[in-house]
Amino acid sequence: MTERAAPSTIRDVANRAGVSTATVSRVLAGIGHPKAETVAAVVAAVEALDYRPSSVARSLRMKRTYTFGLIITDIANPFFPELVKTADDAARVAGYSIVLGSTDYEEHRAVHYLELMTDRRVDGLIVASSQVAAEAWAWLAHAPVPSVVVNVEPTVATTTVITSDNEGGIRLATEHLIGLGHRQIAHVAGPSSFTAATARLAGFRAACAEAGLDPDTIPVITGDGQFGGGEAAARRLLAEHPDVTGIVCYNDMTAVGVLAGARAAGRSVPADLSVIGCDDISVASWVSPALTTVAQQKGEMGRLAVEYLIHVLDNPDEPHVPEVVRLPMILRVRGTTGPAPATGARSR
Amino acid sequence: MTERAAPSTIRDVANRAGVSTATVSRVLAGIGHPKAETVAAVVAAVEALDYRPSSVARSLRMKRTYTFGLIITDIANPFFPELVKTADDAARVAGYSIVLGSTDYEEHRAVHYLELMTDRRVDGLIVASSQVAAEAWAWLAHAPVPSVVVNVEPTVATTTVITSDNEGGIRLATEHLIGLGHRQIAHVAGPSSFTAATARLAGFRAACAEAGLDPDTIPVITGDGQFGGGEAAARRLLAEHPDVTGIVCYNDMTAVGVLAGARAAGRSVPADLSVIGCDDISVASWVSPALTTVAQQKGEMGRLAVEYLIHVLDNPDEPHVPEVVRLPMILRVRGTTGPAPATGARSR
DNA sequence: ATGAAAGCGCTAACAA
DNA sequence: TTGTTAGCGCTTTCAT
Repeated sequence: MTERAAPSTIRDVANRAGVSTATVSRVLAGIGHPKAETVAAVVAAVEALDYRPSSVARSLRMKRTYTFGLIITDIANPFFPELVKTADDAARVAGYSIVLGSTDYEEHRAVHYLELMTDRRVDGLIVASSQVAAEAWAWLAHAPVPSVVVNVEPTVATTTVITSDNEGGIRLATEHLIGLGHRQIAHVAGPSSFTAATARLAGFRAACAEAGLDPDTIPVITGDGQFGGGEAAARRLLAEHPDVTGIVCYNDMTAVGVLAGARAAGRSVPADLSVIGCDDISVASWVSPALTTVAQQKGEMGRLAVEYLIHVLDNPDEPHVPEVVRLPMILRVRGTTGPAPATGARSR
Repeated sequence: MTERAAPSTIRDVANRAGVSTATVSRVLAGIGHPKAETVAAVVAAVEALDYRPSSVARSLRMKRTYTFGLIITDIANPFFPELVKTADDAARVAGYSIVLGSTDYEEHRAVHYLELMTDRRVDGLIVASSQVAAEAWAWLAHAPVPSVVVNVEPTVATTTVITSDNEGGIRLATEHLIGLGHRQIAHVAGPSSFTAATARLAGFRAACAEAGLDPDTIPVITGDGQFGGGEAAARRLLAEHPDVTGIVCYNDMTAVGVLAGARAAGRSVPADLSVIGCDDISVASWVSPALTTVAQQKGEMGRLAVEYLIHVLDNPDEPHVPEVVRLPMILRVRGTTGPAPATGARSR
C-alpha cells in the first residue's frame, strides 16, 4: 500500500530551484557568498522535495565516512555500555558516528568486523575486545586507517593503547581489605589470557607481600570473569579455606557471582565475609548489599579513544608514536566490605 | 611513522591482471563463465594488492547498503543486549549488518538517528525505543525504507509491530503469586507513557479481579521502570501497607530495586515478602536470591524483526499490511517468590 | 568470454 | 556569484 518513492537527489533540487547542482551543494555547505535570492530558492526546493543528501555519495566523493568502528567483546557484558555510550557521545558532537561490532568472545568474529568496517571505509578503528588474534594486532598497525586499542594491552604495542592502571587498582582494593583488619584474604582471578587479569593478579600479590602476608599461603582461584565462575570459585574457596574473611575479585561480575556463592555457603556479607570487585559496572550498585569496588574510568576511556582518532585524522602529518595511557582507578566503598570478624567467632 | 597507503581500487586490480574492471567485478561476483586463466590472474592481483571492494562505491551504484538501522532506548538498559545480539546474528547470516542508535530516553535523539540512518541510506529501520515522538511514528509510515516497530505499540499502528503479550504475561505473574496463597498483593507500575506499562497494569488488575480481590483495595505505586524507582516504591509501599506479602513489578529493574528497598525495610525475601519481575533480563539471575520473573522472548523479537525486513525487501510487490505480532511470555520461577506467610506472623 | 562506456549522487577545481 | 565538468569506485548494459 505505501509507495516508497526514491529519495530526491541534488539534481532534483537544482532543477526545481533553477540553479546548478554545484550551487545547491555550496548553499547547503554554507560555502561562498550566495545571493539571498538563490539561497531562498534552494531552501524552498529542499523543503518541497524533502531532500536529504546521500552520505553514501558524499563519502565516495570525499573519501571520508565520518564513521568510526568500535569493536567490543560482548554487548551483553555490563562493562561495555558506558564505554560505548561516551564514545558515541564524543563522536556525535564532533560530527562522527560509531558503528559497533560485538565479537561474542570469538576471534574470527573480530576479524569479520575488522574486514566489514574496513570495507565500509570507516575513518578509524577502536578495538576494545580482548578476544583478538595476534595477527589482528599486527594487521592494525598497517591498517589503512588509524586505530586505538582500549582496555587491552597487546604484547607488541604498535598502536596507541588506552587502559586502566589495573595493577594499582587492585592494589587499592587489597589495601582496603587489609586496612579493615583482614589477614586471611583470597583472590578469584580472571583467565590468564586477559591482560587485565594478569596485571590484577600481580597487583594483588604485590599488595599482600607489602602487608607482610605470606604469598605462599594465599589462596588464588581462577574463574572465568563471569557470574558462574565467581559463584563456583566462592563455593570451592569457602569449602577449602573456611577461615578466609576477605575476597578480592578480578572483576565485578566475578564478585557478584562470589556473593551468590557465599550466600549459598551460608556466609553473610559483610558480617563474616568481605567481598570487593573491580570495574564498577552498573550491577555493582544493584545487588544487595551494594558491591564495594574499584572503578575503572570507562567513560573517560571511550572519550579519549575517540578524541585520539580525531586528533590523528586532523593532523595527518604528525609522526605517529604509539603511547600507552593508563588511567587511575578509584575505590568506591559500598556495602560488601566491613571490618574483619573477630577470630574467635570462627574458630569456636 | 606508519604510512597509510590509499586502499587499492578495482582499476588497480584490473591493470595488474591485464583485464578490464568489468571482468574483475564479474569474477569477484562469480557471474558468467570466465576463463580459468582470467580467474587466476584476477585472484592473483587481488591478493597481491590486498584488494577489498569499497562498500561505499558499491552501495552508491547498487542503491543498497545491506544495512539495517536499529534504534533502542538505552544501550545500558539490560533489556536490549539480547535483542541487539540476535538481530545482529540474524542480519549477519543474511548478509546484512546492523547500525545501532541509542536515544538515551530523549525523543530528539530518536529523530537524530532516524535522519542519520536515512541519510546513510539504510535498507530498513527497526525501532525498539519507546521514547519516540508521535510525529516520528507517522514519518515511519512514509519513510523511504521499510520499517518495523519492536516492543512498543504506537497508538496508530501503520507499521508492523512485534511485541510481547504484556497483559497475558503480567497475568501469569499475578496468578503465580495468588496461587502461592498471597492475598495482600501490590503492583509497582511503570510510567504510563510506556505502552507496555499500561498493558501490564491492566493485566494485573484483570488477574486480581478474576481472583476475587477487591480492585479498590489493591495498592498501585508508579515507579520509573528503573532501579531507583523500584527501591523508592518499595520503601513507601511497605511503610504504608505493611500487610502486603507479594509485589508484582512492572519490570525486572523495578523488581531489583524493590528487592533492595525491601531489604532496607527489614523484610526478608521470600520468607515474608514475595517479589516477581517481568522481562527476564540478565541481572534477574545475578541477584540473590535470583529473581522470579516472566520472560519476554527478546531474542525472538530481534530475529523476527530482521526477517520481516528482509522479507519485505525481497518481495517489493507484495502489498504491505501492517500487522501486530504478540509473542507469549513465559513464567520462570526462581528464588524471590514463596508461599504467603501465615497471617499471624505479621499481625502480632 | 570480455571490454567500453555510462552512471549511481555528490563535491571541487576551474571558468566565466 | 554561479555554472560546467570531471571523477570518487563500483556494477551493468551493450557491443564485440
